[in-house]
Order: sequence, then structure tokens, then C-alpha cells
Amino acid sequence: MARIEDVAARAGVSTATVSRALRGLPNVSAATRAEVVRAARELGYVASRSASNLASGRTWSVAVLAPSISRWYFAQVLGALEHELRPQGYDVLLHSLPPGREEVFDATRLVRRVDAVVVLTVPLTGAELDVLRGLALPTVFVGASVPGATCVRVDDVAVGRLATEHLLSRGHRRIAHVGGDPAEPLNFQAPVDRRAGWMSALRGAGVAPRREYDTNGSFTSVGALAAAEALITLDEPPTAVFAASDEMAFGVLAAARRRRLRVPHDLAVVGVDDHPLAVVADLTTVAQDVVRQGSLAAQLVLAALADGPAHPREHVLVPVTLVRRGSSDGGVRTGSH
Amino acid sequence: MARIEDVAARAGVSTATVSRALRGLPNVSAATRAEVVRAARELGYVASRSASNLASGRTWSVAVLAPSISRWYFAQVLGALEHELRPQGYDVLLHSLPPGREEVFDATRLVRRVDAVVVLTVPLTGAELDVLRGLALPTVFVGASVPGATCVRVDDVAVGRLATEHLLSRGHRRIAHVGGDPAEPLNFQAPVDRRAGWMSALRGAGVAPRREYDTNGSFTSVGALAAAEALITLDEPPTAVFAASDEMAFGVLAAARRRRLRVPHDLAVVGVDDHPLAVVADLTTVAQDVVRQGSLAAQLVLAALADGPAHPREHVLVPVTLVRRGSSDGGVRTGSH
DNA sequence: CTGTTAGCGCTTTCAC
DNA sequence: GTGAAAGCGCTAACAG
Repeated sequence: MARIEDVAARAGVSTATVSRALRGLPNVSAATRAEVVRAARELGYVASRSASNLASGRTWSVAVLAPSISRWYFAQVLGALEHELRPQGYDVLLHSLPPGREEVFDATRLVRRVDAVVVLTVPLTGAELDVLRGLALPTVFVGASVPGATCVRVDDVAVGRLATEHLLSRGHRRIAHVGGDPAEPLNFQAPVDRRAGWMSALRGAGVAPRREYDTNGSFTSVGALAAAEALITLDEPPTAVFAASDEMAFGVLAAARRRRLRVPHDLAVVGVDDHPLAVVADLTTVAQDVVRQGSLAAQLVLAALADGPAHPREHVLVPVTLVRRGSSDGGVRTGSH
Repeated sequence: MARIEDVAARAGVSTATVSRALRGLPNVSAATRAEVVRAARELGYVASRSASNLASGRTWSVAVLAPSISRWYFAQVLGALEHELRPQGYDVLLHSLPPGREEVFDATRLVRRVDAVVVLTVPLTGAELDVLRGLALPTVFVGASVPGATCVRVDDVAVGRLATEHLLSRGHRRIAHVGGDPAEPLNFQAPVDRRAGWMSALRGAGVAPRREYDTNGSFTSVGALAAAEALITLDEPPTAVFAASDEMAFGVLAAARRRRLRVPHDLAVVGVDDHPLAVVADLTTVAQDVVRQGSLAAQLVLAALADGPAHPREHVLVPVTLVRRGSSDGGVRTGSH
């Protein structure tokens, strides 16, 4: 493997010049740079990451913490982050925290290992967060609101409200909620907020949220299917369901199908995300631009990296939009209005 | 940030001993080791990755190349890989190749950067593969068959055959296929093989595969929906569809729903994967144990890393199983047999 | 604009 | 069982 010294020898310059030339730093004449680039190419030279890390203190990598990447949302954000960071020369280090993990996440593992951290819907305890803060690495949270930190997220209360108000506007009054597990790890705010939005919209319309309409789908389609079956068999079943994710909404649709309920006539359904299958399932949903959130987070990371420690914290709210489809609106194919 | 020297000073030993003690190497007395560990903990010492990389040549990281992680399959394998590799001390470097990428993937970027590479369903050109081979890094391919390399995959011809034979056994003769884009990048073998399995099963049953039944769903639900709508409106529409992925099967189910076809009575559907939504959609599918493939790949990587360059190549075929559900079999809720 | 020279913080022979 | 010392391959002052 060629070393910088070999390139220097071949180009007839010093290693310092090679380093400058190859990294595009100023103070290198065009001719010299061309010569160095040629020599490097001829030798197939690639700088050793560890050596330059060690010498410069920059690792050119960013850690992404996520609770399981198997859910569509996380995979999507992760992809967007990577597509934004890699062209800028950063590697993405995946760090998924097993759900229901026993061990404490030890942020010190990241020290001198990455230049920045992106945390997706932080399933971290307060103590873990403190350690992370202690590292003084640029950190961006996606999908969570952490006081004093840079965050990219949607307003989840608004999400719940938007979905529910839409159902109210279609004349529904018996609107159920299928959400996340209330016993989730700390700081997992989205489900709580979406539920709050549901309640707030109902109350705003003078409808009292019923306890038996407030169910837990564990953020999985199977969980939501079970929750929906229970709802459907109530003495007074809901006429509409707000599911806090599209994946759960698919479970609700499946339950309706099994019970031979017509959607949206017998049961209207609204989800959250605009999952790729939502259009195919003709599911009304509150779309959150997931890729945009990932890209924004990446840009904030890059900005913080460029500005140094004095970089101001920001809190970016990405707008959401209601995408009306047949599951709540009637429509050419499924509708009955 | 504490350095090894600080720990050495505090423990009253040399840096060499600290290094040995902390890495669990032999030739350190129990007492010394305990003392070192204590000093390290007290100082919050974590070894600098770059420094130890530089000194030892090991990076303790593994690159995972994947074509977009937004598809369920990739996210799943990636998750499994990480869960297996991290406990062994390896970091996972994500390297997703944008679909339809223009640039050539330059494997030399991995040199001195990672200890091993895992390639998911290799969308690499021959030249790219050659460079990768030239790196002489332990490499494992998942979901692809690369001559002379270590591979973990399912027998995709068998997958197609299994699905199709199941439909034949249910009495179907007009069985369509919704697959991947034939113009996909090189080496993306799975769709080709699944299609071959479909044809082979048909021929084995004395049924001639019809050209108009062989369609392209681009491995997306929307693509499959369109393909299925075209199939349904044929003069002589199929009575069953084999979709080469569950995501595509969902598109087919949606098309059936839109056209008010009853599943499986008017149209039977079989997918591939056993996606979490498959059970909810009551979709018959050829299950491939994706997590298992990821874990196996990780174990092969670890074995190769342990054995050194002399490690033998292996080719592991993970078995698949048909999971019968209502979309092809009738059944309590959706059936009509 | 370019070269010289110290390190960056570890690991690893080789002695002891 | 432990220590001394020589690097690993690069970057970053500082001269010139």
C-alpha cells in the first residue's frame, strides 16, 4: 500500500505538499498539485484514515443512533442522512440500540471516534443524555425535542390534531386512537404528542374522548390489528380510527377487512407518515417529509461542524400535510359518500 | 481526554502494560490488571480508535454496501449484521449506493478504513468487483452468488418454483409473474432467478408460460399495482399471481381490491419475504429468514477475520419455507374454497 | 509557495 | 510479568 512518502518521492515534493495538494488546501501551485495528483493516482494512493485522524483530530465520521432500523421511518431517515453526509466526506457509523435493551448506552464509546452524532427519536435516559452532552460533540436530534439541543422534528400534537380534525370534518364523532405503548422508554415523545393532538381536536369539537377508544397498537401492524379488532367489537364501535403511524393503520385496515367492514363507509382510517404502501392501500395520512428531516439534520450537523463549538442551537419544525385518500374520503374506488 | 500515559501513571505501570491489561491480553498479573482497570475507569479513559488503528492496522469496522436501505429486506439484514458485529467490537459503516448512480463505486475508499466488507445483493459492475477483490479484504455477499466468494443467500429459483407450485397445486393454470426490472444493474440475480423458478414450475406442470403474464413491478408496490391492473384487464386474465416480493404482492392485492376481485377466489396471490405486513394482509408468501441471513453473514465475516487470509470461501444457502395464508388458500376470513 | 520537524496516542517487538 | 523505545502514516506549525 502506497504511503504519502512514496507519492512525495514520485512527485518530487515533500509529504507536506502532498497532503496539502490532495486535500485541496490553498498555497499549492496548480502545476505542483497536478503533479501530485498524478503521482497519487499512478500509485493508487489513498490516505490512511487512522493516520490522518490521529494527526488532525478529525475522524470524518458521524454516528447515527437509532432504536432499531427495521421500521420504515428510521431506515428512511438513515438513508437521507447518509446521502447527504457521504458527499461531504463523512462516513456514517450505524449504532442501533436494541429495543428493550438492558445495557446502558455508553456515549463515551463515541469519543475520539466520531465528529458528530445524530440521534433518531432518542430512546435515551436522562443519564445517557448527560454523558452524551458531556462529550461536547455536535449533536442533532431527529424526531424528538430535547431542551437546549438542535432538533429536527414535526409538531406531533399538530399531527394528531390534523388527522382528527379531518375525521371530524367528515362528520365523525366516534373517533378512536391507536397509538404507541404508554410504557415506552423515556423521551419517546411522538406517540404521546399525537395522542394529545387527538384529544385536543376532539375536545375542540366538543367531543369527549372515550377511554375505550384510546388504544395501544405498539407501533406495529399486528399490534394495531389486535387493537382495532377490539375496537370493532365494542358495543358502540368507533366510526373512524386515527392510527399514529401508517404501519399501524395497515393493521387497522386489515382488521376492517377481516370484519367485512367497508372503508371508509363503516370505518374511516387515517395514518401518519405517508409510507410508500399508503398510496397503494388508498390510506389517508398525515405526511411527514422523512427524507427532508434526514437531510436537514445532516445539514445542521455539517453547519455545526463548520462553525465549531460556538454554533447556535436550532429547533427546526418540518411541516406536515394531510394527504386525503379513499380510506377517509370516499373516492372513486372505495368510497361511498 | 485522558491518554494511556495518564492511566499508566495513575496505575503505576507502563503504557505497554495498560494496553495489554485493557485489551485482555495474557501476561498481565491479575492484580496489575485490576489496578489498571480501576485507574482507567476513574479517569474515564477510552482508547483512541485512530491511534490504535494506526499502530495495529486493525480498524475494528466493517463496511456494509447496500443499494438503498429503504427496502425492508435491506434494513432488516443491516440490522441483523449490526447486532451481531457490534458485540464483537466492530463498528458498522453504512455505504449505500444510490440507485441509478452515475459514479463508479470506488472500493479503494475502503482500504485501511475497514477490516471487512459485506455486500448486500451486489449491484456492482464487474470492474467494481475486481477492485474490491484487489483489496483482499474479507468479503461476504448476501443475496447474491459471486463465483469464488463467500455468499449467503436463498435459492431464488427454488423460491419461484415453490410459490408457483403451490398455486398449481391449488388448481391454478393461468399464473402470472410480477417481478423486477429486467434492465436492472448487473448481478442483481434474485429477480431473474425467481422468474426462472416460475417458468420452470409452469413447464414442469405442462403449462406454457405466457409472455403477457410475465410482468415487471420494479420491486415496488406502485409498480406492481400497475402491472397487476394490466394483468387484470387482459382478455384472459390470470387467476393467480406470483409476486417476487411481498411489497409487490401488496400492490397486487391493492389492484385486486380496486377491481373488486375477491382474493383468493378471483385472484390468488403469493409473495416472497414474509414481510411483517404479510401476516396482517393475510398474504401467502415464501418466507426467507432475513435476520438469519444477516447473522450468518456476520458470523462468516468474524470467522474470516479470525482465520486470516487463508479462510476458506463458503457458500451458504438458507432454506425457505412456504407460509400459507388466505391470499392463496382460502381460509376462515377471506376464503371461498 | 514549499520543506522541515514535531508530534497525534497507541501497539508491539525486544529486553529484562 | 513488565518496561523501553521504535514506529504506525499522516497533519500542522513554523521556517524559509
